[in-house]
Amino acid sequence: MIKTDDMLNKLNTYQKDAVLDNSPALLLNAHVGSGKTTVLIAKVMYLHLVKEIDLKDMVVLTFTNKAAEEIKDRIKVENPEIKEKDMPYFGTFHSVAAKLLSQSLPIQDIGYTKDFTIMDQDELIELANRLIIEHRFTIKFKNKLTNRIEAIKNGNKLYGNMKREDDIGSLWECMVEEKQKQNKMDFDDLIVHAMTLLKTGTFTPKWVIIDEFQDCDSAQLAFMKAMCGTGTKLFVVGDPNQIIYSWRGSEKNIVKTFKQTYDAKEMSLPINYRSSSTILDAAKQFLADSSELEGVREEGNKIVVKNHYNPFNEAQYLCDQIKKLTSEGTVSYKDIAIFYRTQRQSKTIEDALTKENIPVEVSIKKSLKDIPVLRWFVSLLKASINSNDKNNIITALNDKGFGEGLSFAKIRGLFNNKAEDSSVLLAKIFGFNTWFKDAEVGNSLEIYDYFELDNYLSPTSSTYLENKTFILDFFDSMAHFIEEKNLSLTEGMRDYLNSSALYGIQIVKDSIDEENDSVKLMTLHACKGLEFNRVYIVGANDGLIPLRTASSEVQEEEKRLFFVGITRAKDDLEISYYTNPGDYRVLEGPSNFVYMLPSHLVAKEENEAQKVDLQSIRKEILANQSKNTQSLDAEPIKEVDPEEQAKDGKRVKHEKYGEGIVESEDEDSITVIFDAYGSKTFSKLFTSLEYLG
DNA sequence: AGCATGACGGTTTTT
DNA sequence: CCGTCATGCT
Repeated sequence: MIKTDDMLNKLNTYQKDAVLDNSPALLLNAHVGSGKTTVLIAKVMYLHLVKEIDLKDMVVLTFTNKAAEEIKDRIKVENPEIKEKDMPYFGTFHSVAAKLLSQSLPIQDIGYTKDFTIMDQDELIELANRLIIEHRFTIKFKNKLTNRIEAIKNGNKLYGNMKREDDIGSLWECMVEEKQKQNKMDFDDLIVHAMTLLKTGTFTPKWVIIDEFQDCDSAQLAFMKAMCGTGTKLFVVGDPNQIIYSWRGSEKNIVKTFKQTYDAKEMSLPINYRSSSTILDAAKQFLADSSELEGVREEGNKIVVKNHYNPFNEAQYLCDQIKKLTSEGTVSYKDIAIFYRTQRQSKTIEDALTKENIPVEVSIKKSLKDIPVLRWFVSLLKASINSNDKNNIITALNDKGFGEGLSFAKIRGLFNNKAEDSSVLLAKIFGFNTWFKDAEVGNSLEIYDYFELDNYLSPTSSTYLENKTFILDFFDSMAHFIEEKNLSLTEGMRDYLNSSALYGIQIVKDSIDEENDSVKLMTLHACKGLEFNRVYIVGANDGLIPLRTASSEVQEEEKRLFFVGITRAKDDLEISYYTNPGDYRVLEGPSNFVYMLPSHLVAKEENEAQKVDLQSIRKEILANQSKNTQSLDAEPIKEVDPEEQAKDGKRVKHEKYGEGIVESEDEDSITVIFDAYGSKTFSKLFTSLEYLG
């Protein structure tokens, strides 16, 4: 018990109260940086050690594999006697649903067998396209098929400006039927089917614990409800201020619904240990209700707000800044993170940092379809272990780059057993299970030989070695997986193929390693859950932060997204915007969000060198070198009519631009025509103008 | 068939 | 703001 006491003593009173609480349903509002994961783990350990609840009677649900792994790893560190197999129901919603379906639920009742396989988004679309051809369905907006299938799941047959229905309804019916026939489930099916079967009450854990509860959708809530028996207790943790995925379908009023349905007790973790009070106070401006959030840290440095001419200039500035900071020895690369709103903004920054030899990691999601050979090979394996999987059989045979590259007509002939059509590869697919059982395969490399893969990877092609390496790495990764889970090769391979749909194949490195000493680049969405000493948020222009969106509800979400970004910073935060974004969707100058930062927390740094567009100068020099063309004229100085000067505006003086008159002025900005320079617009927040009598 | 018009999505991403 | 698509008119 000493261990538990030690653990509890490290907690503050709010955290301890949440751990010790024994209500049937508890909703914990875990504010940003308040030690949410620590409390969740302490709760599990407390229930396990003090309340003597078996870990197998706990279901711990997360949204991402990363979060699930972190929880399990930290529990294993807390108590090294606990092994992976002791926590069978700790995982993502989807992986726990999949496990229940394949192990404990009466899956035959819904026309599946327990060795079903999981299909990812790409496979689902592939199936749809195939059925459209086969049944000659008419589908409008076919280039937006993914969106349309997403819509039909919610019963929406119309899309865009359609007035009349097409065959999308029949297509969907066909797909549902086909999925069952092929013994395959998509990600949504896992939750829905598990929920349906859980209602029979075959599985009722003592505790259900949910992380990031604010991101739950109604299907996930129903899944949770379905596994609740009479004695089941609920502990859900979330932060309503960090709802940034509602566009993905998370239920808006999920917290309210939960409170009402279960008459839940509500508690809070209000204390933020992460950020300086300056950063936290600034972040609070973006919350609808910040009354509970409390900081404990010192004031710290002011937030720097800077302007740059365009993204290219900004990238150069970031390079200089990072080099300066790291050369002093007090800051290392891994302390620094750069956040942006859209993926397409990453390229400019990544290129600039790479050119200056600054180590950098960019968080970009890669999937199987980025590596054609694996896409083909996984189809081949899936078809081989599940001979009902007609779809993957077709994919494996039809692929243009690998395999036999058969036409649809020929494949149709094969299925109809036409004598003149034959395929060695199809024979291998159908023969796989028998061979696999009889051959007592000890090494996954034997699979390579069985398929005589060398024949299908075109050994003469320039990418042959690369492709072969991908497949060998795949086998390596699979062998590692099977060994870790202590499974037989037959069982292990099916599990691996299913989990690769769930986890993304391990050898496709899709996440960044926080421990590596490199500067981290990511979107504001991807930064959730992380923290850095020094954070740069770039592109705080209207059209990016916030993104230009119609409804005010979405605007609120943009604020929360900015809040999430700001609160990642522990000590230093710098926010920048472009004066010449060079993108029609992005307005010049700081966005509203920049004006929302209280001026006493901000150190404005107006960058005067911003008049120079580095990128065009560089282009110009290059052009001159090669073609010796004439350089562009400088921007012409706007002439000022002396008549107007007398009538209009006040006369002002700027420390750099000299004297001029105010041309126009609104809430946010002021435009001055300077005698020597011409017209220039300033943001009021950052400009000091001296008014002359 | 061919053209004009109007409407809408775009962006974020996990399993 | 611009490209794409459905739709309706000639």
